[in-house]
Amino acid sequence: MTPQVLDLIALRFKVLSDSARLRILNCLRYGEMTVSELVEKTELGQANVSKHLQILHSNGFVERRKDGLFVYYSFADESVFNLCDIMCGRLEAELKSRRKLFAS
Amino acid sequence: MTPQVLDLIALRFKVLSDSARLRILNCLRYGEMTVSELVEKTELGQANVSKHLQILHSNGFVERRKDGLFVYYSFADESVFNLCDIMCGRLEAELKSRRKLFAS
DNA sequence: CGTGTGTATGTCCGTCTGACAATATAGGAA
DNA sequence: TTCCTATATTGTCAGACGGACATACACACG
Repeated sequence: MTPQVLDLIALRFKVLSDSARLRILNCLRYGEMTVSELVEKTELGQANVSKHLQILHSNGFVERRKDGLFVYYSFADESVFNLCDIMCGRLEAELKSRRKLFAS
Repeated sequence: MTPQVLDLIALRFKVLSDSARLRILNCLRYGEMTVSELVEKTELGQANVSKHLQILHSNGFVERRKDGLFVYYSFADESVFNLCDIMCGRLEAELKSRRKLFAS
């Protein structure tokens, strides 16, 4: 693990470290969506959704497909789910240990 | 996946989105270390190492063990390795696709 | 007690990031 | 062409983050 590789990994984690981007990814979980649909679902501004989508796209998390006026975004990789699942596991484990503290 | 849970996950990813913290975690990969040792290995300032360690500790990534003057830090959970491994897999896949682009 | 060492904390500053608004671009319809 | 819609881009501003430095705290030793 060279420092350069760690820098690249840190950049990838940074992409996932934003609540708005996770909400967008969560919306795409079950299929592709247009920007307008994402704006509606996430209740974010249109400009912000576009910006976050560009960040997600340039880092290989989502794919673009243009059809007329609309642009459809979809998942590029399933590994994001694994990452979130592990994080969820960590959260659950922490909640458990907190409950243990309260119980004792 | 409620927005609240996504916020918590984003916070966890944010902890891992810093190069210095990843370097610290990488140093702890094969056993516990004191703050001084981490300062030496990572070539970061002592105050910054302490600050990063506090962030890692308060988010459940590392554990503390005090022995006299020294404080030993170690991994709290192996799941961090899984997270980094998945990210590394993503990086490798991306490099492969780039090479394909150059080859075609 | 005082001194020295290891660790933690507080403060300042430069930098970066996200939200928002305005504007620009692209493409379909009249 | 002109108008309208969907998406992208830009500028600005406020807030957050990391690094450097100084300082405070904890503990061992004489």
